[in-house]
Amino acid sequence: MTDPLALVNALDDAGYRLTAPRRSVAEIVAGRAGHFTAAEIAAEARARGIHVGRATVFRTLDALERVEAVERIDIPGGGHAYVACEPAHHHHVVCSRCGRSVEVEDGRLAALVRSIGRRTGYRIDEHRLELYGLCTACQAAPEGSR
Amino acid sequence: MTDPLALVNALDDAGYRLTAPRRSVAEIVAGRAGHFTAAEIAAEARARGIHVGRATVFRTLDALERVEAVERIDIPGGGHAYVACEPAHHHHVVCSRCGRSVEVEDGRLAALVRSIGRRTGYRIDEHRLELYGLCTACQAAPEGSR
DNA sequence: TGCTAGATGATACACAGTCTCAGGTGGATC
DNA sequence: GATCCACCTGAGACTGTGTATCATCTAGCA
Ligand SMILES: [Zn+2]
Ligand SMILES: [Zn+2]
Ligand SMILES: [Zn+2]
Ligand SMILES: [Zn+2]
Repeated sequence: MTDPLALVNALDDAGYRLTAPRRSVAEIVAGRAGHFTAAEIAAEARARGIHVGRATVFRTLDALERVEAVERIDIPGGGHAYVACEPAHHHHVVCSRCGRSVEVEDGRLAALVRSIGRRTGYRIDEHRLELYGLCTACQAAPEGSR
Repeated sequence: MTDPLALVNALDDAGYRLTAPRRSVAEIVAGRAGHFTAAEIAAEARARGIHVGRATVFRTLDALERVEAVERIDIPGGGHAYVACEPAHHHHVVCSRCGRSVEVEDGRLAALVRSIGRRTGYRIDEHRLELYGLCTACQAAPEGSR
């Protein structure tokens, strides 16, 4: 749950035009607690009776990512999802049942990455760490329930 | 560059049948230095005049992954690739120019992951760390060259 | 109130990956 | 070696994600 305005402003500040479709996508994105896929956003828009082209959803999520208001992560199994989140570099712990995600700071990982670079001789430009498991709520919930 | 026999044996040990298509895929996979995609394997088979259905390439890579002879990684930008590698849990440093990859041990990361689990309350079941950069050879090579 | 670069949606497209199903084959058994 | 069947295969259809194209529209500025 984020402030829709924060997303819209981020786009504005970066020089993107504030159009109706972008506002709609921003609002839907802001209303999401965990991660979400492009398809989910498109579906919710449709369900709410808002008409936004599929391509525009992708383009807007792209823009939001470039503005660092949203981050794209890889789902185990092969898909992709987005999470609304803070601009500083960090990583996510994603609940594999309900999708709720928490951000974790990079801190000690940065040091680890540097040391790997030193050891392997690679100049490491990019790294991605993603953690999957069960959030506290889902651990407490009975096995089969959804 | 791996021993094709190691891959074939891994399948055999796990109870998979040793068929001609599987041997072919194993051989092509074994001949690869860095990472590779399913499409690349299919293309190389075709180029060599070996007939292997596209579906079978996917199925065999799947089997090889299940047997832990190969690992599937996420490429920045959205695709997927595989790397032939050791069965123990570890991660990869992948050269974003030439694709050559090096394995790095999990070691200190495991501890970091545990501490993240403790801090967030999540029961972390799975984690993926992928590192991208330039290998020593590609750092040395002139800027635009391939 | 124009004007125009930038944005939109429809549609077509490219591509990865999965599924189905009729036919083929490894390898165990005799 | 011949038999047999569970497992495997290739062809091709299908699904889903993401991108490209292009005629049309519009935000934001003068
Ligand atoms: Zn984030
Ligand atoms: Zn959960
Ligand atoms: Zn590996
Ligand atoms: Zn390289």
